Amino acid sequence: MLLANEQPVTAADKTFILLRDDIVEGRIVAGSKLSETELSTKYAVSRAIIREAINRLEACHIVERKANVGARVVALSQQGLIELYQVRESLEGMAARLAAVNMTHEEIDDLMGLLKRHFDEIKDGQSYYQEAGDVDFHYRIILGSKNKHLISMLFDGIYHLVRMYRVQLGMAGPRVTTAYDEHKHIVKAIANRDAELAEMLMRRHIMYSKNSIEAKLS
Amino acid sequence: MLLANEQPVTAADKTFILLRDDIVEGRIVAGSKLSETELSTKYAVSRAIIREAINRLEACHIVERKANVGARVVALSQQGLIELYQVRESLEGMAARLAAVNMTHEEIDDLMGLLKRHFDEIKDGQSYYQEAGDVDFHYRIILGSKNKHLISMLFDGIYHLVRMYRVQLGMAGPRVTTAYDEHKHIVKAIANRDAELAEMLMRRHIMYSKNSIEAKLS
DNA sequence: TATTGCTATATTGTCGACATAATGATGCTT
DNA sequence: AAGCATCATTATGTCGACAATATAGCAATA
Repeated sequence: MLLANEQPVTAADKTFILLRDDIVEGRIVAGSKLSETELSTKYAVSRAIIREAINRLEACHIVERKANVGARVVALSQQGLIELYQVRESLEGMAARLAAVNMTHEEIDDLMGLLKRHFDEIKDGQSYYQEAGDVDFHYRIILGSKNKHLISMLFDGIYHLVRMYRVQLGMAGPRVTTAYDEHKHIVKAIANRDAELAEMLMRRHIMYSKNSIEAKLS
Repeated sequence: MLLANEQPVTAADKTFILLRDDIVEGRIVAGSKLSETELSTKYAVSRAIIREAINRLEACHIVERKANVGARVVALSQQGLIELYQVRESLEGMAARLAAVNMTHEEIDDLMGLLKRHFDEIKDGQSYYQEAGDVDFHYRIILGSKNKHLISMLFDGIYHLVRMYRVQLGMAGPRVTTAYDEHKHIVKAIANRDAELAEMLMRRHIMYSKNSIEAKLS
């Protein structure tokens, strides 16, 4: 699935996305230094383009930069993952709360349809659910919040980092069936326009997910 | 009071801060277009510097940019304010929750001292409390969360926007004494290490603040 | 008169070169 | 031999110029 509706138009846009994906997918290792000149030859653009891309990556917290020294890809740590999920719990909880108020009936119906497709896939034993389906589910609810800041923070910022942890610490894996039930209850709360419950269930859902990942790391 | 410990070293840093403050304080009007050449003469730097500053402002959601067209200062709207406070409620609620767990005893003592000074100032009828004191109070709790993402999102992003709304829609004003009581209870919850209550109280506190501002706008 | 296509202009996007600060090596001093 | 100062090198920061794109104005046509 394609992230947000970001259609790169300028060279800086394209380079930003290329570089970001190379980092998130681990082709550029976490913690490594980003040399502007090196990258400019690698991606065949001028240093100015690379600088703009790096600046944007810094805003996403994917790289850290020190003045007159350079930029490094962030290092992954258990502490970092925990902090990330704390923010996710907070923001996505609020997203679910707002979605319960702001989603249209059609959007809710679509969400239910998505859930049903997931159910069928699970029955058939397909378990690529986690990566694509789970993300898709969360996306719709976040969009359903209709809150620009929330949407941007999660899509442009948090989610790429989450993905980076997922890919590089290698966590496809289970929690599929239980996650499905949690999703179902969240949708039900949203359909009932129960904002309070929707937020609570979403927060629990993300907490469980965090705990599951943490368990694997230990 | 000075925002975070940002000490600009490069020219782009300085220009970024200058430009940001000019926008936040309303010296550059909301919704207006930002011409790169114009700004580069105004701030006496090259266009590259201005471009970098604008890029950073875009990351803060203070300006919006369209490719090959240019950047505009965001427009202020009641809807925008509401969305901003929804995010604030979410993030600062989580910050209070984490602060209840992660703040040291010394930090909590300091926070109590700050609260006491505020109390004395209120008694003396000084009411610059709102601007400086309130911000300071919230800052300490956010820092107390010890969560890098949370801190960065609020300090580098949300707070400048909140300030922009405060300044430009002209809301110094009351809610001082009631806010003081709310602050007191939040600190008490943190001191008792009651994370759940701290979060709830902080969320209510921000909701009340939002309601108060909304009432003024109508 | 409204609309469409072209052109001129102004603004943004991109580039290569120069300025400046950090880093590591080299040699000197104690 | 260890530590410090100096210098060369390398990378980042900054700049002005050129290229590409959007916008406004004008003219021509239906």
